[in-house]
Amino acid sequence: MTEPTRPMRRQDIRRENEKAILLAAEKVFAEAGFGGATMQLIADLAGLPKANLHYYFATKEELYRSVVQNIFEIWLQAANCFDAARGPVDGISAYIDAKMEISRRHPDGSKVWASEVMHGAPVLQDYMESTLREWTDGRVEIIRRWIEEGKMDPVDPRHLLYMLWATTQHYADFGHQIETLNGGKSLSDRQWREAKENIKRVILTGIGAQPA
Amino acid sequence: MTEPTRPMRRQDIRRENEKAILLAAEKVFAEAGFGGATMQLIADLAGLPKANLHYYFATKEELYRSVVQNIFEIWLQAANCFDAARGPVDGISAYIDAKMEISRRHPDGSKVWASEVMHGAPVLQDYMESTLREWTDGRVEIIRRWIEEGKMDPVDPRHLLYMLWATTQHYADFGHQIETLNGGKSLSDRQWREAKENIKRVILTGIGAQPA
DNA sequence: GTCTATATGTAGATAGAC
DNA sequence: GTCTATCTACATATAGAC
Repeated sequence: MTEPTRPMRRQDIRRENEKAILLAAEKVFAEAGFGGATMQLIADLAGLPKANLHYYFATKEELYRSVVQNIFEIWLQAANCFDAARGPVDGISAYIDAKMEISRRHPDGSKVWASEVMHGAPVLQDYMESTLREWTDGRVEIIRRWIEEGKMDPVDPRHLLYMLWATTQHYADFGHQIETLNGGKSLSDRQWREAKENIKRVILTGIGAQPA
Repeated sequence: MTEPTRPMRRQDIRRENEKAILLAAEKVFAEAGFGGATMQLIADLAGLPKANLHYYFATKEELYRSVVQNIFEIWLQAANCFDAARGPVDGISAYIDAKMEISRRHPDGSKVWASEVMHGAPVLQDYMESTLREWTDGRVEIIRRWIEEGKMDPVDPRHLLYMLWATTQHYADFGHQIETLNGGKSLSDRQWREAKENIKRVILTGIGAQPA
């Protein structure tokens, strides 16, 4: 005998279904790319008839756009730790931690984002030219100030940011390669920690920002 | 009046056409992904009727496989500079130079390779488990020796390799993002040089392998 | 070895009963 | 809001004349 639960309101149904669809879509887009993904696959994974996808997201492209925007938001949020910091050691450490956490917890989203950029950002070009550019310019300014204050060596801020993005994203985007070289096993807690510490150590030492 | 040229032999025709097809395919696969690429697009870019593609490469998958293998070969060749080196400064510098040159000269190939790995290496899994693993193990051994000989700090060799791959590949795979942040212009000679020098400096300093 | 025409499958998207 | 049946377009791949 199941206790009768309060019937879901339309809003609830919509929210739950959209969430399930977005989650499934992220996985399928990550594994197959935009062109290789099919609405049928996504529907099956979400446990819904294919026609329902079109009820919630009119077109495949609209669904894809939602997935990409979601991960982009997460990506930007990782910036907060960067801003509050008083120096490169705090700021860059926290940023690497945050980005590595994203690589670990949202590997599919990271791959979709990487794929979007690799193919010329067909749907997020406007974001890149506005939000991302502003974010980047702000961080460049912060790094420049740190250099002026003698808190780190005079390293080109942009190339340093690219380095941070590259090294952290790599663990998501090339996760399969890393797993294969790890004997086919995914990285353990310990190995993730080592990866993070390694990146921090090499980069912080490399820019002359030694931990106190 | 055109001078009558010696008629091409069958072999020549085959070689030329295959080359044109592979070049076009690399570009289309890079831009659209495997699923998004169409034989029609590749044929148009190669300047051949679509049916001819199937004459040279029976299936889309076979054509794709050839493209991926090509770039993988180039990728592996960059390893040579690494081996001959007497220490981390020489070896890692040369490797970064070689990989950055690949990112610059073969951005499409790099993207195809990245895409292949991101999607779980459906066609190159066997290579990754044999050739790539052996290559990696060999390089890990070299780095370990350098550490023992006191030529660099005790950094985890695997994570160091990932860092080298990530930072150099990034300039190809995320080239569009970098261009957008560069005001929509592709990097100049000078900027490429700066990028290379920056990576070398941060990493070599970071692992305690200072140039003499 | 080349190329037009076409066979065959499957994708995205929709109609319309429930 | 759900789901079956179906439309339409286009992709891969091939047949067969040249």
